Amino acid sequence: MQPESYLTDDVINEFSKTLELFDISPSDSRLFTILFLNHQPMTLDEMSQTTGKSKTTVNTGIRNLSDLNLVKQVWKKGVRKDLYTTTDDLFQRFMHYYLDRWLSHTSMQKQSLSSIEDRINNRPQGELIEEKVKQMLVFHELLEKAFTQLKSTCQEITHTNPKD
Amino acid sequence: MQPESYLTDDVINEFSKTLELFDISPSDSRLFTILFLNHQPMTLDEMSQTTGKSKTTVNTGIRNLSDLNLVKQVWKKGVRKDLYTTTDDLFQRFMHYYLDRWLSHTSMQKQSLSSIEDRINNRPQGELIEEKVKQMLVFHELLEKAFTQLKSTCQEITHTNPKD
DNA sequence: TTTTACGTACAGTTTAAACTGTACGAACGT
DNA sequence: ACGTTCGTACAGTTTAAACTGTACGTAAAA
Repeated sequence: MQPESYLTDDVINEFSKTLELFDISPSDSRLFTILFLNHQPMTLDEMSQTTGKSKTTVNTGIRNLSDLNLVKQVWKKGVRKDLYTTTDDLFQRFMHYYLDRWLSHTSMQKQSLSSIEDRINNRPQGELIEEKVKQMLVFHELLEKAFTQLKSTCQEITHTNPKD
Repeated sequence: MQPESYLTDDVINEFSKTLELFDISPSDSRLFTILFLNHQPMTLDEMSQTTGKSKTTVNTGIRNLSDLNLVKQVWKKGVRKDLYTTTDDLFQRFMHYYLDRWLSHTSMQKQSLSSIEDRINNRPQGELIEEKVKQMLVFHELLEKAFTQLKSTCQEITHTNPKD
């Protein structure tokens, strides 16, 4: 459990807060940041030591982050342990993960709500709820529009800033 | 604990999922949706009954939602109990709450990181961490750019769709 | 003024999430 | 081949969040 310098610890705390906005757990955010700040890929044992968490916890954390394509495994010959490092194109990766969630969700919701709308229409008596469902549909259409626009904004941005 | 119809229950479940993307707790999302679907303002007791949660729970839930300006209290003469209803302009409200969080956060983070950068520069020996902090700053600048753009997109959208 | 009904503070309970330690199979080193 | 070291599955524990019931202050009703 080697103590980080105060300064490094501040950096970790600050950046983790941002990652939490992407709906990444505080614990996973911290792990990611530590990995990102490290100049070489890290082993599970190293991360366990640095985070002060058990190896099992770190292991599942790494799996979470890998699932989001935010962390990748690397090989280095002569090293037996698994080595992990953060993927590059931070901004692109995070936004991609993020926008994907929003867009796939809104798309699914639009479908669900339409099918509910159909069920309402098939009822003998139209329900008061119908108007509300319509509003929900509009809501999701607006969301979709907004985030689609954001997506293309991000593509423009990363085009001008290819390295982050 | 009057049972909702299956159909209404589906609507509640679906829409709640969307609200959770705005980082609203499942429980609060459900409460909001129920309130939104209701055709009249509701009392704490009614919401308690409909949600199946205790009055205390509903009370704190309503407070949370009020803090986010998603729910408002209304008066109706002759009715002694507090009445609550959802605010209109759903899309605008949610996006506002949401974008505010992102933008105020990124702005604060940029400040924090700059001040950390200064602390690094004042050190006798420049640290390896400096480069990483620079990357983080760029990251936040991109975030700010993206969400600022999204904000103006939303303003355009709500301008063409003033009623949602 | 007394009584009743409402909202909410608070302490305690339940439930879910995060985390740990042991144990075991697979891959490497000898 | 055997012994070691690694990653991870799993059961149990700790910790934090959600939730409940009682109790009390306040304001309306009688």
